[in-house]
Amino acid sequence: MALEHAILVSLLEQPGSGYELARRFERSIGRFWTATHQQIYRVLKRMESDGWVDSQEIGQDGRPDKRAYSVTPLGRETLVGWLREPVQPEAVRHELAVKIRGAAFDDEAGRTALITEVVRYRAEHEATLNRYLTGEKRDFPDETELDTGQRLQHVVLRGGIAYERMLLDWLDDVLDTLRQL
Amino acid sequence: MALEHAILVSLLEQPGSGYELARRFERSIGRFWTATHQQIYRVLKRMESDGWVDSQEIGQDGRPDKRAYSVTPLGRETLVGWLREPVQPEAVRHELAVKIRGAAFDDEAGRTALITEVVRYRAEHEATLNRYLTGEKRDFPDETELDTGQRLQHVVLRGGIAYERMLLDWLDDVLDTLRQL
DNA sequence: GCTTGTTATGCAACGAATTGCATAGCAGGA
DNA sequence: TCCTGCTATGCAATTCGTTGCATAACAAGC
Repeated sequence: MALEHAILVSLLEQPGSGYELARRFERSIGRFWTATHQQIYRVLKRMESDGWVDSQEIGQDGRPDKRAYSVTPLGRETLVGWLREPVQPEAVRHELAVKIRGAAFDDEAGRTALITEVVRYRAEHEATLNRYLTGEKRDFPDETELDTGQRLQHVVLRGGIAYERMLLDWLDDVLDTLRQL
Repeated sequence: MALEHAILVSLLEQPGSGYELARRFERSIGRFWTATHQQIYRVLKRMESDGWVDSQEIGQDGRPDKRAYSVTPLGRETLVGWLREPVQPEAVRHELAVKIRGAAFDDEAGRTALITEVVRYRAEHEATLNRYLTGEKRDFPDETELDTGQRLQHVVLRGGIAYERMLLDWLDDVLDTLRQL
């Protein structure tokens, strides 16, 4: 898997500039694929030279021109080809889990500090969950009126919601465990 | 966060060679931090030159010598320092979510292929959950008799179990959604 | 009038990760 | 006997990701 495919999906949902894509990666798409604006600009150029996207310069008065990208038929074929490949196993990187196991080699004070940090981390994810729930109400109020794309976006969002809920429950378990040591 | 810290935790739990670490990353530690043998060898060398670990050559007849690493006091201090830093936000990379949203731009045949792939993916994660549950019974049969390190390992494993259960439920939701399109 | 923030793009440098390949001996099965 | 697979380590090349910085114009608040 590469960033290219996430960009193709995002541009098919809605064409836009590199900057707009970077915003979307911070919000929606970034829930399951993160990227900085540097990566996005670099990859967009390569994709254009490969003929997966094309662009047109849009002059704007008062601010720099922007370059609006949209997916070419070749880009769409490339995406469809990738969609039909098997899903690769994920590369998991869960820093908090490493720290929890590491806490066995720290002292009382270190474990107290970890509890404080877990509480902070939990509050962050509670806020994330609330953002998801607000977005769900706003964007998907009535399931029967959604088109295919929206139904698929909704089921992915439900995955994010389920993940955050699971995480909050687990963090409560972690806090209980740390406090009982 | 860097690979270094995961290696320090693993070597503190049990000293070993680069190869053994690579095995562990495939099994236990790899549940929340993946690494290949190449990364591990490279990082171990840097860690040794920084004085975080030391090693001794162990001659073995019939097969290549192995180099057994263990954590130095400096390495342990380094780990403790890192443990007390705030947890960084995770870089999420969830390929399947991208493919599901991408399915809006594929045809009937593509969505059928995706259903097949999700079923395969689900079976993989069901197997993972069963491995975790078997390991839990084997390694943590009686919570009251566990030491601090084991309790912490157990709560991390419970996180893995909760994640896999959440994922299976969500994949059922995904399958329902795809089949109703 | 000054600072901060937002839109919009990009270069350069560095460090990390991945992929392919190589060595080397032994064990076990077809 | 040959092939595959496992233990055990490592080089080299390439690609990917991150960080710092730079430009440029405007809007809003102090």
